[in-house]
Amino acid sequence: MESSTDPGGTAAGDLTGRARIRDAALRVFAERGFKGATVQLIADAAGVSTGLIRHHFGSKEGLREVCDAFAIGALLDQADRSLGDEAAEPGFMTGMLNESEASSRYLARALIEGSPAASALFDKGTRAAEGFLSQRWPDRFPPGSAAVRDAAAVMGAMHLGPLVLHAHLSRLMGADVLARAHAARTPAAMVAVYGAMAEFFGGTEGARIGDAVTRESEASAPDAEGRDER
Amino acid sequence: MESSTDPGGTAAGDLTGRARIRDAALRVFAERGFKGATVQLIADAAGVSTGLIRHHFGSKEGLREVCDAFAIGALLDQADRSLGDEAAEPGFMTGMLNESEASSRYLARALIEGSPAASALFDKGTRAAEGFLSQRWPDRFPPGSAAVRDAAAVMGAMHLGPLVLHAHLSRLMGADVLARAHAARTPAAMVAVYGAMAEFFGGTEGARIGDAVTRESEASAPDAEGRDER
DNA sequence: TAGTAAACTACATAAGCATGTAGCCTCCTT
DNA sequence: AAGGAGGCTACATGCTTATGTAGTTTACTA
Repeated sequence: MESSTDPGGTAAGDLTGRARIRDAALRVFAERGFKGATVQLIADAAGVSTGLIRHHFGSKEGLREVCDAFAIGALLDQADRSLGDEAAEPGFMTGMLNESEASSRYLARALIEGSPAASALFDKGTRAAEGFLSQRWPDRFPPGSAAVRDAAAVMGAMHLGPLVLHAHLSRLMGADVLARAHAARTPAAMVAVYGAMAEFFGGTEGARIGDAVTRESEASAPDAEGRDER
Repeated sequence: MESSTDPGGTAAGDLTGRARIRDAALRVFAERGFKGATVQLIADAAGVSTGLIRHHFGSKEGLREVCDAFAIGALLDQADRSLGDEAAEPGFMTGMLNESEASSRYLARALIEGSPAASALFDKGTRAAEGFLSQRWPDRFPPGSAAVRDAAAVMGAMHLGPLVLHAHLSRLMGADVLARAHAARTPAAMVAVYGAMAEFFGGTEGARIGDAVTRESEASAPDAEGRDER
């Protein structure tokens, strides 16, 4: 069993067979999804036989679980190493994924297909957002309220959007946005968007639209405030 | 060949076999992805035999193409009907999907797995955002510049994030956010998030972080301004 | 150096699945 | 009422794919 920090890096071909399979699986699962990835494809990518995959991981599902644990481990390692929970504040959930590129791509896919690690990632981001919001604006986002729960979850989704939609982003931006060399462009653009939207909702037109949307929501769920079902 | 407006609704069981298959496929593709959806599953959901699917659509791939065309058609119909391109302004790309729930769920999946319709949707949102940004702040987002291209694409991804991540959103918000009854909560939460982030980036702490992120991006790509490669 | 355990491969097996075929049923036309 | 076309089904076929088995190589240990 190897440490999730993986000293020695995940790049070269001088890895143990097990690790090479895991890295290949991360890539292939990310590119084609779990169903779309065949063990033959993964074996080829790793330069091994399909039998070896079974030998080390028991089954395709077993391999997926190891990938899951590895990806979330790599991510949390890095979250701790860089900035603690502070990191999750604005849009830097994306930046948080900066280092472990392979894990990021895998988690982008897992967030859609569903996995414990992906749910943990989303929950972590949302919890951080919840703290961020209700600490700074306790009046608008009272701790534990439905308002902060909704806002934090949506904020999490907005910040993970560029990750899960990286293919479209890359297509329109003309570069692989998850590649190390271009990883900074997305957070920068997010800040620009926030800056613009700040002014928009500060102006009369934006305020009008914002009020309309809020009112519509309250109309369709008049008892939403302070609700705590489940 | 039926009109994409589908008068008579898509709800009841009094539909033509072809339409029932299409609706079932929309659901099953959305839930399990293209690979995960078997034609048997779709046939069962539609209450027909697998042979009928082949009869009407030729192949699973053919069925997918019809679903694609139907979903994007339903969407564009509604976009026109409601507010023209104005709709894509803030986060209402999500609201835009309000009506055609089945198509929304399908497109959420298609945005990840890749399809012409999904790309068209993303492009449309991004184009609208580009107009929105460069019309209001021509200095900050000069038309055709790399800055506006990046910001618009990221804005599109942020606004589609809640759609593609609806499963996580629903899990944390305790309700199916794509269901008609709760469709208003997400846009309302987005407005709340924008309001909060507006103040954050207006304050000293937020400005500092925003500047740092922007500077980091410019450092790694000093010639990004005015570039127009494709 | 002999032995052995694990890493690893080639090939076999069987299940799942999309696609293909032959024909029945229903309704519409005349 | 005869006829035919298209909606529709049951069953067959063959490929893809995960899993299973038997055996070989590698490398460490005693």
